[in-house]
Amino acid sequence: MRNKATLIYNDLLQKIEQEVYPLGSYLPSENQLCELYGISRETGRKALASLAENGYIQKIRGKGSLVIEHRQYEFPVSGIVSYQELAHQLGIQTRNEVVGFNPNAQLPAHRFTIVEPTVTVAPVTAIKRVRVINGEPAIIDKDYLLKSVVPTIPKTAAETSLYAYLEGQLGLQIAYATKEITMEPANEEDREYLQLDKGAYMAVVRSMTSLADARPFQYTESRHRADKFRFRDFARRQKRG
Amino acid sequence: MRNKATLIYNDLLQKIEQEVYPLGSYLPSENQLCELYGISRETGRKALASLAENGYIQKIRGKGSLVIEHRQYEFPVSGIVSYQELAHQLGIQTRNEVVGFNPNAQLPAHRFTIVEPTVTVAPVTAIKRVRVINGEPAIIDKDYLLKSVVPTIPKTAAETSLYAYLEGQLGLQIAYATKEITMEPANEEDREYLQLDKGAYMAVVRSMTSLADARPFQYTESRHRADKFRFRDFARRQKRG
DNA sequence: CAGTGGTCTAGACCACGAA
DNA sequence: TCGTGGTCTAGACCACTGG
Repeated sequence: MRNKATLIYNDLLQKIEQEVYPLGSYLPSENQLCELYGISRETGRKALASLAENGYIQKIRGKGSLVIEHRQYEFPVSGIVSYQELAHQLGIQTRNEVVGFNPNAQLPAHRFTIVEPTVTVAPVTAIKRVRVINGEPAIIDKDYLLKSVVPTIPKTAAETSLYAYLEGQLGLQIAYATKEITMEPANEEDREYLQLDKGAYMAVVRSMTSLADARPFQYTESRHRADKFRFRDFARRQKRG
Repeated sequence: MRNKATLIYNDLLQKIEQEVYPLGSYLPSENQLCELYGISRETGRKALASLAENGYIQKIRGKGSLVIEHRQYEFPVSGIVSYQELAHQLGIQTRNEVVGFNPNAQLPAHRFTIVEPTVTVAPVTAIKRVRVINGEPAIIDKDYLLKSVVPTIPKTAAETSLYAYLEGQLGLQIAYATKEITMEPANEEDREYLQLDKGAYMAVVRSMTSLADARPFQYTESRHRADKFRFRDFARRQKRG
């Protein structure tokens, strides 16, 4: 952990989860946090702002920082948190079958450019995985990773955790992702891998992930059995202009 | 607009959308923002932090604030932005049919309590609306609003914009919402109002909305035709502990 | 009235990128 | 080396809540 605000964020979060600060109670006031942690007020406020942003507290003027019901991750959530991290957090029985691995695939380049594409196709590593939850195949993940960013990927990384390899081994800084959720009829591949009937529906999550230097490097299509899909979100209302 | 950071946020956002700062370009540096707007650096940083949080820019150390592809809202998005606000932003032909209005309904109280419920049911106003997009009925919205917070709702408010009434007329401060997206088979009501075949699927968004003082006051079930549903999101990766 | 959070400032030191 | 963003500080003034 790099900075004081993050340290305090993590400490407060842990204490919320351990119910040192239970639901409906107030965190120590900002001035108290200054003394408790030996920090300035603005630093403490950054930690509180993150907790509020993520739905753990609601700050109420004149009163304090109230602990509110935070969304617990429910499986499967798709996005910027790696599958293995989620499974570990939730203590879920999960298995990971690599059913396709092509280190020399191509993808239309426009997906990976933030302005105008200069070439038409981009070399990628293509990985296809089936996620088995509690013995039942529930998700097909198709990942395409730019070879210009990640030249080689060992198959073992695909079998364990791709993000652990990218961040831990290669030191890449994964920063943000855009994702889109739609509902689509199951295709033949879906029905085969997930053992579904004709007429079944899928929740499809398509996402593009970028590094800290804003280079998009990973395109993912994640296809979920409709009856196993649940997505939870927390949102704050923008201040009106 | 209350504070300088929000003013600057809005100004920069407008200039991004008008391509004064186009995709792939850099915003003025933090020191330049200080001079441009006559503010301190931390104030400008708060504006930039909001832009980054919402996916408009990526801050790169040693370089600057890069304008990146931001998710444009695509219809229908459900959550903390009102339907009418979205429709207006997108310039979409939309109509709103109130097909149910019960000012004396009841809902299990546990939905509205953040700790232990003390009573079993809560008086609510129940509103059922069908959203017609480009002449086609696409969404059924069922809203339940706590009467202890909003005692009376004129039917005209349901016909135009509920949020305009709550915020503009009553001065309520809507602060945050949790939502959950699932996929479910269409029920009889869905098929009737949206003219669907048997076997059709729905995207169902259930959300609980709360005020600035953390009182939950509105429960909504929003049922979307599967083929019209699209949800877009932007997420940043948490700094690892 | 005292305590809470909300905003803003001016300045300091650091880490990173480009030339 | 210089300009960029990243972090942190100490202090100020304001607005709201509650006794």
